[in-house]
Amino acid sequence: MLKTDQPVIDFVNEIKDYLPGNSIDCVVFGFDAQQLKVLLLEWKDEEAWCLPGGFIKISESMDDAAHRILHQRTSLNSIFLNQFFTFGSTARYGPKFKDHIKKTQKVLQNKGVSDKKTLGWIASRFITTGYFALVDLRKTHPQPDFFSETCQWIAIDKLPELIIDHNHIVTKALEHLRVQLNYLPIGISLLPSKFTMQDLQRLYEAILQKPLERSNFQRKMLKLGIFIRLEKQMTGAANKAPYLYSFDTEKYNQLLEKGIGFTY
Amino acid sequence: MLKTDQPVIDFVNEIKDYLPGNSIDCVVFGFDAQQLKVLLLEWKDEEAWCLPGGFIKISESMDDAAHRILHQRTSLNSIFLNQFFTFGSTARYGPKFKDHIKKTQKVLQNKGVSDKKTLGWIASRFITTGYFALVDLRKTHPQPDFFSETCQWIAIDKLPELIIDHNHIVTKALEHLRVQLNYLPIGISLLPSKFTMQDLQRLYEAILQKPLERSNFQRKMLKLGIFIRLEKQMTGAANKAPYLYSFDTEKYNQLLEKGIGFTY
DNA sequence: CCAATAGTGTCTGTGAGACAGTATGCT
DNA sequence: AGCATACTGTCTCACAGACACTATTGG
Repeated sequence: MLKTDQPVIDFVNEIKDYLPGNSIDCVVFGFDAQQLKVLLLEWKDEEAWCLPGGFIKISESMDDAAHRILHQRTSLNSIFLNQFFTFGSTARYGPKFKDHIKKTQKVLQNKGVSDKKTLGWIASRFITTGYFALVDLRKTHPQPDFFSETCQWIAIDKLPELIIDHNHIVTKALEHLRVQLNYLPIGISLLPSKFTMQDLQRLYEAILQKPLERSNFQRKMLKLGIFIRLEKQMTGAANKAPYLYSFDTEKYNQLLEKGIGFTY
Repeated sequence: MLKTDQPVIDFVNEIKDYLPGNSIDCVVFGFDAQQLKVLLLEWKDEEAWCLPGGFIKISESMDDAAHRILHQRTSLNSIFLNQFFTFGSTARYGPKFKDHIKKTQKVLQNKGVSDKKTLGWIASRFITTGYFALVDLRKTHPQPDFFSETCQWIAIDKLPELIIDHNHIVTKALEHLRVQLNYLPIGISLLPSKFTMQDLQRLYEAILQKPLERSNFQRKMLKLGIFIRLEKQMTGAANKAPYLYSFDTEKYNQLLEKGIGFTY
């Protein structure tokens, strides 16, 4: 076993500290000027993509576990993170799951893990709870785990095929994001501190998957009274320069408590 | 062990067939003319109330488990039943939990169960997933399980103290019911097949916990076009008799797909 | 007749959506 | 000037909320 495999050694040693049969998968949303993106891990050697996830320590709450897991992948500490659904169907354990288990065991064995207990633990039935997070992707430093080669942001409309039911988990998270739109701090969480109304509109359009009318969007948003107008953003283009805005955090939070409550 | 304790024998024998550490608790809502009610179990001998719940078989999905558990308590087969949240905090395992475990073990021991494995299984950390159901309580036949004396409908504003975090689970379910009000078949599920507009209004008022304006409520509801007006209901009182209505199921379902989408 | 509740009509304010008109930055 | 984009104003329609008015039932 190589020195670089210390994380694997830790994982094997720690298995006894985790709840069996329960896992957490995180759908981390970010927004990059035009597109809604999700944080994914790409496996080493094997062709496989998955959501960042992990297990729950016996001494730890599920929420704490989710924060810990996400901190490991993004190095962010104060993350907007909410549970949205628990996936407990038996359909999770079809051929795709068996395939995934083989890959997992192969990776572990390549790293020198031959412990039957560990390999069996991994292969048992898991119920996984989905968490979704909203982050400013400019502030993240994606870190792969020891199963994966890379950890990267992938546009929501160009997702590869993911392991087991992870595509389904992303779909569910996105539905949740849409339904809860009026109660979530999407703007503050997903945008940089200064942004234009066009940026904000593109964010909403990316989430809702439909075009919005520019002038009405601007009027309705500004009417909420949660923005601070800053200097103009000179782009060098031959047109009027848009204003930059930032959020008035206090008013934003006040508003979120009762729900923004308007249509788009 | 008495013959009447067969369910206990089954339970002990079946423990190996259940997923360890995971349970399901159901918040079953019913509406009885004036009040929103929840189905609760009252324990034998011990002073304790709890939600109907159970465990997940290894070969069974969580949704199937929830339906099975609820069928056992209500004898209803086609139930509107949705998962709403998974409770995985460590705060669940405070003094109240320890107290509950003692009571559970006492009941089991009184029934002749001395098997250490069973008693330990019960006492381990559980993550529980909450399901909520909407039923017409006139059609149910509440059945206590072998821990409980009675299974009965309790008004939502007169809940007793429940075991562990079950009060919290009810609160969360109620929040969920309110938020999702426009997307749920509350009327069809909770009311008898024939009802007056006043019945429907009282149901909404019970859920939203606020009075609604009579004439506007009626106008908005009828405008949805999902009701069939039937004969008048002669009450014998000295006032105009209200019409009875039933739901036009097809139109109701069409409408629910896009959400009712109005304010109350 | 009256009392009580059911059902309908009307008015006002708000806001969404459509779109016209004005302002600005650069070539 | 001309073009492109940003911002503002105006119009219409729909609907929520308040409340007045009519209808019905039985004392």
